[in-house]
Amino acid sequence: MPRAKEFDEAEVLDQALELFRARGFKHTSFNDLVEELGVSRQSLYDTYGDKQALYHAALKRYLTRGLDGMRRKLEGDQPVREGFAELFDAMIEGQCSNGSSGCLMVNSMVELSPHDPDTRALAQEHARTLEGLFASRLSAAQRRGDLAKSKDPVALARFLYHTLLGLAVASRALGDKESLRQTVRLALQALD
Amino acid sequence: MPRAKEFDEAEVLDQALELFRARGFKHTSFNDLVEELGVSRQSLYDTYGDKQALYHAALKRYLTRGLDGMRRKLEGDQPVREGFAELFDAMIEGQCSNGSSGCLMVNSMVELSPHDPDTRALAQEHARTLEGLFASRLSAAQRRGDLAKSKDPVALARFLYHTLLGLAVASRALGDKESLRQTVRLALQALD
DNA sequence: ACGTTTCTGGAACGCTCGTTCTTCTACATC
DNA sequence: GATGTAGAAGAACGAGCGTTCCAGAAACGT
Repeated sequence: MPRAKEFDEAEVLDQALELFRARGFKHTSFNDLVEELGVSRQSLYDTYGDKQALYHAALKRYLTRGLDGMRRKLEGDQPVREGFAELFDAMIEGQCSNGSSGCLMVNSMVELSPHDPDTRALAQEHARTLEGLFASRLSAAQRRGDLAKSKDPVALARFLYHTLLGLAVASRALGDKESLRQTVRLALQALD
Repeated sequence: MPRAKEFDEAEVLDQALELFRARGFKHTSFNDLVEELGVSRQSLYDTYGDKQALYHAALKRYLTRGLDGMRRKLEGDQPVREGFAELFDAMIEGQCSNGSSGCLMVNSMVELSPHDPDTRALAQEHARTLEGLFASRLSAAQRRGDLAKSKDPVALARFLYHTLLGLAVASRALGDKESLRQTVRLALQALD
């Protein structure tokens, strides 16, 4: 039987994720990964495949974790407005605090989407999923009288999703939390 | 006296700009530039300096040109809402049509801002300038009764700027013009 | 026509990249 | 304890990077 791994596969993946998130794909060399993860080159290749596979594994992990978090914020029977407020706040907190790394999906959309079909497909699927999630919660709110019937849930969902993208960029490059919170407040007025 | 340049300095800069915009800084090699601009390596170095200097020159050119365009859209005495609608429409058109390259400033914010102080400074200055421009037009609109006095022009300006960032990302990675236009419509309701 | 200057094309440099190979060590099972 | 698997450390590889150097051609002012 094989010798046991001396590192936690998921934990190291998370560390790689943070590196990629902070520096991007191209700006993170394999040497960086080896040095900062404390795992040997060979082990990284054996465990995750090449650099691109490692990146995509990290991205997928990031997406499912983020999606779970968002679902949780929206699932209670609180007013939709509060749910989205919490969601946006958590997102601002998570993206500004970590050394202003922004959102790995948004970073990937900008850096890789145009010339990496896999990333592009992942981005489009994620967009659809997120817009779908938002729209379904908005529709539910409409049914229970928490949102005016005159609103278009799909359009609103898209709008909120696009706002999310903008905040991710601003948090990475400008990093002024207070401005972002102000924008969230204004964006959520679209629900009133 | 020296031999005259055989290429138009500004025109080649524009071509470089488009390459950088489509592929990003790291993903555009100097060989790419030499081959696709049709200018010899040496001439590029002599004229613009190294790769980074060329990138920054292109970015600055892009920024001033974009800023001029925006000022023009907002300067008439039409209702602010229409001014911003035109501005956003032009932006969607310009960023989706060009092979979905997005906005060079936004791309730079994501790819370079975190580890290039010059780009970061440029991004922050650009954000301030744009927010300032938006806010001043909104204030003017308030004075002539075109915008409710209850609105906060600065907060609104930030909101619109953040929306712009989001649209740039979406146009680069998703590229569905109709969704973007829908979002613009919703965002502009913040002025009502 | 000359000489100077810049152009062009391509070879060359040193470096870093992602990836593979090699050698050796550590452990769990038989 | 022998065996087999997978671990770690690092040398090695070819390719590509940004950049510089060089030789020859081309255009201008004198």
